Amino acid sequence: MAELRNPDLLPGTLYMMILRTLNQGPLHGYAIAKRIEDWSKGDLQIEDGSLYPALNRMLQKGWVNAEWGMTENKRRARFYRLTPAGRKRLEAESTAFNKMIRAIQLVMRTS
Amino acid sequence: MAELRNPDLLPGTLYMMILRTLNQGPLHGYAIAKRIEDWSKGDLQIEDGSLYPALNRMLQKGWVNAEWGMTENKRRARFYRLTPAGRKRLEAESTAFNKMIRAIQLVMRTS
DNA sequence: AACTATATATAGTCCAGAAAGGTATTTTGC
DNA sequence: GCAAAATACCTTTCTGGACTATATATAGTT
Repeated sequence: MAELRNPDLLPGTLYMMILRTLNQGPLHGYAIAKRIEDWSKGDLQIEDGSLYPALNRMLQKGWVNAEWGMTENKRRARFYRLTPAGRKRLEAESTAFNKMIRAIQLVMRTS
Repeated sequence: MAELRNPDLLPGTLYMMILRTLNQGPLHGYAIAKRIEDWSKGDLQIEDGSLYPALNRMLQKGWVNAEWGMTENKRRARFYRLTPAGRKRLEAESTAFNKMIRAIQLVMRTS
């Protein structure tokens, strides 16, 4: 029997969820991951080997910007903030996602 | 402004949808694609450069088997049929998918 | 002193999906 | 009769995203 790939995430949804968490206000990377895990009641695990590269790509795309600061616990951390382009992108991605899900559910439910 | 990637599919859902269409009975590749496009009211487009490689991977994984035959239109075509393993896989994938979607929606909807 | 949690980063790997090219036959339109 | 569209398949190549593994560092706890 072939091995089951077991992705933690549905590929293509990480940007959207990161953008979503940042829509509340700036966060550092670790907190983004925690928040997604938290909000999903632990069902979604964000590997840091997925998170940080994604954040860097998002910086390059101009969806977020970043500055170093301190957490409540007095640790240095990099805080990411949505740009206007990022906010637009969040809109676009969630609209597209919802449409996609509805289409998939049509396929899966059609008898 | 960075280019928008515009995927036809949500990555990771193609196997599941193919398996779903075959759950009704054997189909050839072209018909699988047509059926998915049809059921999704045209929202999902299956590129044949995605479809045929996917079908071959599914053959290797033992989820489907295939034999050559004739369509209603008297064209030669390769008909794919779900194996028991494929049926199990369909179950597993759709359960996991539904769970994943619920988790993502929690993240996207949480205020 | 050791361990856990917090915090970031990168190098390397793997795989699915898309793009782009090709073959061949049947039906439809002019 | 001929061109075009639709039907049907296949393969090679590219790319990007997610995962693994590894590394660094500090704060707080035991």
